[in-house]
Amino acid sequence: MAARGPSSSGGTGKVSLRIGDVARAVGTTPRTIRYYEELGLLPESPQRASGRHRIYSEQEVERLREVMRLKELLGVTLEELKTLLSAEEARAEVRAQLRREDVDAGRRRELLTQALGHIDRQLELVRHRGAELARLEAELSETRKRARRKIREVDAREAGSFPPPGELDDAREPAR
Amino acid sequence: MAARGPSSSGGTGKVSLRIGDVARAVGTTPRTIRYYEELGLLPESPQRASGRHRIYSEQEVERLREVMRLKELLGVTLEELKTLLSAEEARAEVRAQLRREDVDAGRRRELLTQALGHIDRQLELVRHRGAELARLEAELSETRKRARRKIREVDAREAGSFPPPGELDDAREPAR
DNA sequence: CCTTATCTTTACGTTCACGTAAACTTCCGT
DNA sequence: ACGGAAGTTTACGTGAACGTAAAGATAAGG
Repeated sequence: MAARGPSSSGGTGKVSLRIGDVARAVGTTPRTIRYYEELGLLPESPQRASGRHRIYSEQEVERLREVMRLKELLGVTLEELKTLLSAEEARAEVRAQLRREDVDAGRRRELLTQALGHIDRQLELVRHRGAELARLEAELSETRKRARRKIREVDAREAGSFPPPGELDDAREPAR
Repeated sequence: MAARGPSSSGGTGKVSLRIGDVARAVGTTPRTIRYYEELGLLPESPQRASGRHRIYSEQEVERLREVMRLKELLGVTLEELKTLLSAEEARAEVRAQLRREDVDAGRRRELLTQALGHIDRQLELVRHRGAELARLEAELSETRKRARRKIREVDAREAGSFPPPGELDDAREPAR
């Protein structure tokens, strides 16, 4: 038997994860990861010849987590998500270029400004949805209050005739 | 030519809408409406014989709007949505039974309590998503601030050599 | 009554986001 | 060196949520 936890190469830190490890880590399947890569949501390492195993770093795990989170929260298609995430790529490029000091300020400013635009688009989307959700929450709370009032009314009305119904008193507010 | 706006029967108020009118009103298609009815998300009028046109009241338009809103905001499947919406049905039944005074208080309380439970489930879901969205928004704002700071840094650095780049200064915060 | 836009049912088609199976490979522990 | 778990590509399958087409029926305006 050859049990094979996330294979370590040397000291702590670099762990060289394989697709199954990553899938388990973020709660999905290898198929999904390959699919996302195919769509361009995840970068394909260029130094991987066809047939060889994919290997991932903790960074890429984070990226995948972010992708899934955005998909879940924004409810957009993977294609839309891809264009939305071009911001991350821009920022990645910015970081890469910032490391090498040889890029002129004009170019740098351009990249940064572009990234800012993408961020703003995301922000707008998120805020819009947030606002709508807030409205929904407010409405639901209102409805809830009315329901509770009605229940109390019934209880009060019956309090005269015979002791109040001893049903489970599960009328606490759901934890905020 | 026989143009036919939402056909009115008599005085203002009752307008007897047809499926196409409803679809246009809420921004969807007749097919979708029939589909939702098939799934049980919308009630099928029992007094409609096969083949006759479906007619809708303003109330049902509202219901449909609500369904679409929840689907959009909560990102759940139509089947999940259906179970979630049993709350509305329960509340509808409550209202119906409240009109006829002949239901005993015990039954009434039971219905109300049940409805309350459903509302709480919805609330919890909405709040959870709201919280996650808020977190996302906070993170994005933070990222945005950092990006802006970097841009200002570049601009400041260049301010000495020659006049700052006159690119479109589109760096205003996206409207709250 | 007739016309015609709109609707009805039935049924097959489509897109998205993966699932699943098959036939090999790769890689790691021993 | 090797055995086997996990990976690879390729390709077909699937469920959800509708789209679309066909063949006819309905419901007002004129």
